[in-house]
Amino acid sequence: MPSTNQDQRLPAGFFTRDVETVARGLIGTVLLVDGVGGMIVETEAYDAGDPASHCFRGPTARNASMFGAPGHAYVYRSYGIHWCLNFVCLTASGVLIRALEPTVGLDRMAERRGTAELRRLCAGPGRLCQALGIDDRLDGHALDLPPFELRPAERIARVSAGPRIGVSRGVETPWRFCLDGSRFLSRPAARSAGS
DNA sequence: GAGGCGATTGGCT
DNA sequence: GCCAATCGCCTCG
Repeated sequence: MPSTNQDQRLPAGFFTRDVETVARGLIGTVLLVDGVGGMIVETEAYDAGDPASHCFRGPTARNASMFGAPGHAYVYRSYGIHWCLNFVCLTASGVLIRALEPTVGLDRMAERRGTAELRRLCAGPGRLCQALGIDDRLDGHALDLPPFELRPAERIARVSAGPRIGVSRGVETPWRFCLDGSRFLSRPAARSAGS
């Protein structure tokens, strides 16, 4: 029988590599929360010593999860309104999940988002958290335990790199990664950078 | 303690 | 394209 990624998991140690490698490697991975979600098509890397990172100025109550073990979630409130999901990697580095291609539980996501417009269900860090029902209850939660479920990419993804969105410092660092040609990005990809 | 600014989004000019 | 919403954290006094 041909195998699918239906019951596979990310390899142990996936999150204990440099954060840029993890951010790029997450493109094509399937993320589900309580069985609802889709394929990751856009990520950004942030590391310690990175002026754009919440960790740049050291630990606070908000970013405590980022200083914990790799392979856990860091969920923070953005602009006092939205939630944003990160995957914690080594030494206070992490990957912001910016967009999914919705594949599983479309009805549930549409209900939470208040729209059925597929293209915008999960196109943006705040939107995907709303669609998947993610809030601070999942801050610090292990990514290999329910309600999280992560499945490896089925194919090698073509990925482009470009500057991160919405940052005022570290603006040159090309640590935003997008699935080439995806219609589900939060914004168009930077012009043909990376591979 | 006060004022300003976000790893954003949706609605309106 | 511009702007408000809304709150935790930073800077400055």
